[in-house]
Formats: sequence, structure tokens, C-alpha cells
Amino acid sequence: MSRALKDTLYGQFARIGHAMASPKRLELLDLLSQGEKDVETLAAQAAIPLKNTSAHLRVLRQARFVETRRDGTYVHYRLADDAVLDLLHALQQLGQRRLAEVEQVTQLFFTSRDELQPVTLQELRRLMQEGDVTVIDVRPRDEYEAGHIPGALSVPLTELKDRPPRMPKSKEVIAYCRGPYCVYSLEAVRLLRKRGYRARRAQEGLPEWRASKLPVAVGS
Amino acid sequence: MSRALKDTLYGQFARIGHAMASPKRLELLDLLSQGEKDVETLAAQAAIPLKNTSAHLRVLRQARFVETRRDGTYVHYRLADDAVLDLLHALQQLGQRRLAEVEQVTQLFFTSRDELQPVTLQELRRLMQEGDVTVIDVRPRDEYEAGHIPGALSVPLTELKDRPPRMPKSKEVIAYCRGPYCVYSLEAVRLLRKRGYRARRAQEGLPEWRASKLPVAVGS
DNA sequence: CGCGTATTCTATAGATTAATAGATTAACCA
DNA sequence: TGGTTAATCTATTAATCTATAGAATACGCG
Repeated sequence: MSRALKDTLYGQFARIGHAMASPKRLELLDLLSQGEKDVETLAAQAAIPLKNTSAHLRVLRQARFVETRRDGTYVHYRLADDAVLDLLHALQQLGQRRLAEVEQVTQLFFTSRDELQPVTLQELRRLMQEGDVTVIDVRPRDEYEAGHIPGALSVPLTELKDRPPRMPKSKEVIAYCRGPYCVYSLEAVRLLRKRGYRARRAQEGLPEWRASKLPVAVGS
Repeated sequence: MSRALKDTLYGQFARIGHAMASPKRLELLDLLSQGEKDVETLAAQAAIPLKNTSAHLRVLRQARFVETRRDGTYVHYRLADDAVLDLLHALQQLGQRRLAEVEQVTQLFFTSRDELQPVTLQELRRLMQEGDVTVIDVRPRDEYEAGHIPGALSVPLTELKDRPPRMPKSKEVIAYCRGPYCVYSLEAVRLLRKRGYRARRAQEGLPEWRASKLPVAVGS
């Protein structure tokens, strides 16, 4: 009796664990934490064949991680609940603290390449209030439009590569992107410094900003 | 280059998801959140054959969820990090909020059977400070000794079944156990009421108390 | 209605994992 | 040293999951 109850409950919770047991699915969830996207976009950004993407999304749907909205022939996916963000965050925290390989990769890519410490969200807020920094959002335009830090300029990495940015060189530039493991802001900082800017990257991205209950601006 | 980086990171994070993708492993983690236990005890309490238990523990060890300590011929397992508790909590929160089956089971077993609302930890603290309740810990004795709410009496459910408890009937009794899905406190409340006590169960258990950074007493 | 596009559903081979029995190791004790 | 107990490791089979191709569905448009 009580055994059947336990088996049911743990079985259900294991469904959630299972949904997070695939690298591809975690990548899809990370992309969705930037805002809703259709299947094609997800497939392209995660570099997964479309059919596989659809299959993974089905698993995520069954575990109630995501919900869908149909718009014409396109189906848009979005995270179902703030609790999903909390869970992803808890998973990444544990990975960061306990898995040597994660620690190693983040050290190598996200810290030591940067001679300066990356900016925390708290520092970022303070610097913005004091008004002597330019904050840029280097994610693709659609992610900026789906939600961004108020006052940040949209400067997608692709644009930054093509043409010189129109920002004063007097102010320090801070670039943010998808989160602590996103490489866009790293690359942006590298480009900006080459062009004579003082630039740093933010350690966290929009999902963390949103999770801190800070205001998020929408549209262009 | 960036793809290899992503694959490595998401692959590592998926290891963590995978460790949580099995009902048995989640049950073992729940047991370990009560305090350290040896393999034999874990196998008995989770009703899993010893060899399977050992195999599951190996998976948990490789994902760095747990650490071990050897004492003579016994190997004691414990959770490796507070981040593990956070992750388990986030998983259960999501399950509670999103999975209909979980909602249904908890409604059926943990609320409607109880004519009175279960007590939250916050209420429990207030009632204890006012001093007009008896708080009992109905988990097995070893879990009480590994950590309990200060001021709570150890009254394992097995003892409560055998002999009448020695507590004043004038005060209300509040029983707590392992967490929101633990049935010990339900059963304890049923027994106590049959014997003429005013009794309620706490909605959460020791892991939640600990996660709230409240003080925990150790020993008898 | 018929056609094109986006997506899902169905089926299946190949890879991965779980359960479990037998052999092995680690510590303790006589 | 040999016996005993707790736990792990190795190997095998059964079950499950992933990737993926082909068929089917849903919607918009002319």
C-alpha cells in the first residue's frame, strides 16, 4: 500500500529527472530560457536534426517542462513554469560545484582568458545606476526582443563582427548573453577590446536576471 | 570549437540528470537526506536488493551526489553537498506543480484524509515558541539521532504502535517525519487521535527544516 | 479543394541501462 | 592464518532509450 504510493511518486519524479538526462534536451531548455522559439529555430540553434528536435521536445512536453502555442504552421515552445528555471539553475549549481570537468572547462574558457573578473549581476546593477557604463545584449535580435535588461542595447554578435559599433569609447562596455556558459559575450569582449574599447563580460545572463525578479523589458 | 565546448558542458550536466532519472535512486537520495546510512540500511528501507542498491549508489557516487565513509566493514553514504538538497527540492517543487499524478496522490493521501490543515514549518516555529505544543519526531531512532528539530521528542512510529506514548493530553501534538511525501506522520496522527490526543502533522520534514537554515540538534 | 510547409506520429535498428547472479575485495576477529 | 560479514566488481540478459527514416497531420493560401 505505502510501497505502491512511494513507487508512484518516485516514478513521477523520475520522469522529471529523465527529461534532464540528455545533453540535447538540456541545451533545448537553455535556449528556451531565453524566450519562446519554434521547432525549426531550436533545431538550428542547437544543431540537432529537425526530427530529433521534435522527438526531444515531445519528451519535455510529457514531463511538463514546456508548453506550446500554435501560430499558423509554426509551433512555438516555451518553458512551462518558473519552477523549471529554478530546477535548471539548481542542476547547473550542482554541476559547477561538484563536477571537476565543468569546473575545468569554465576556468579555462570563462575566467582565465579574461584578464579582468567578469561582472556579477549585482555589480552590473550598481554600475548602471551610476550611469557610466554601456550595457549591450549580444544575443540574436529575437531573444533581445523576447526580453532584455532595461537600458541595454541590442548588438548581436553577428553585427558586431561585420561593422564597428556606434558606442562612445569613453564609457566602459559590459556585454551579457545567455548565461554563465554562453560564449557570445566572451567573443564580443574580445572584438571590442581589439577596437579600443574598455570591455568586460557579465558573469550571468538574462535567465539569471529574470530569476532574480529584476525587471525585464520587452520589444525593441 | 564552441560546439565541442557545449557538448562537454551539457554532457556533464546530463550526467546529473541521469542520476535523478531512476525512481530507486531518488528514493535513496531521499533517505540520505535524513542523514548518513550504510548500504544494508538503505537497501532495507528502500526495499531494494542489496546488490542493486550498491549499483545505484555507484551511479550516484559517479555523479558526485554522495560521498562515502568507511567504518569497519560498513560503508556509510551521505549527501555530498547542500546543493544536492536544493536540487532535490527544486525537482519535487516542479513535480508538485506540474504533474497531475503527483498532485492527485498528495491530495488523496496527505490532505483530504486529514480534516485539519497540516502545519507549515513557519507555524510550527511559532507554536513551539509559544510553548503549548508537543513536537514529536516519528522517524526511526537513528534518523532522529543524526539530526532533529531542537526540542522534539523521539517517538518512532514502531514504538507508538506498540505502547501508549507518555505525553500530556492537554497539549496538542505535532508529528513530523521525512518530508511532504512521508507517511509516518500521517499514521502517527491517526494513532494519536484514536487515543484521545489532539494531533496534527507537519507538512514538511527535517530536510526542509535544515534547508531553511534552522538549527538542528544532534544525538539523543 | 489541392498544394506546400511545419510539425508530429509510427516504427525500428543500434546503443545504453537496469537487474541480478557469481566471483572478489576489504576489514575484522579468533 | 582462515573464517565471517559488508560491500563491490564482472558479466549476462532483459528492458529501455536514442536517432532517424517514412507516413501522416495541421494549417494557410490560391
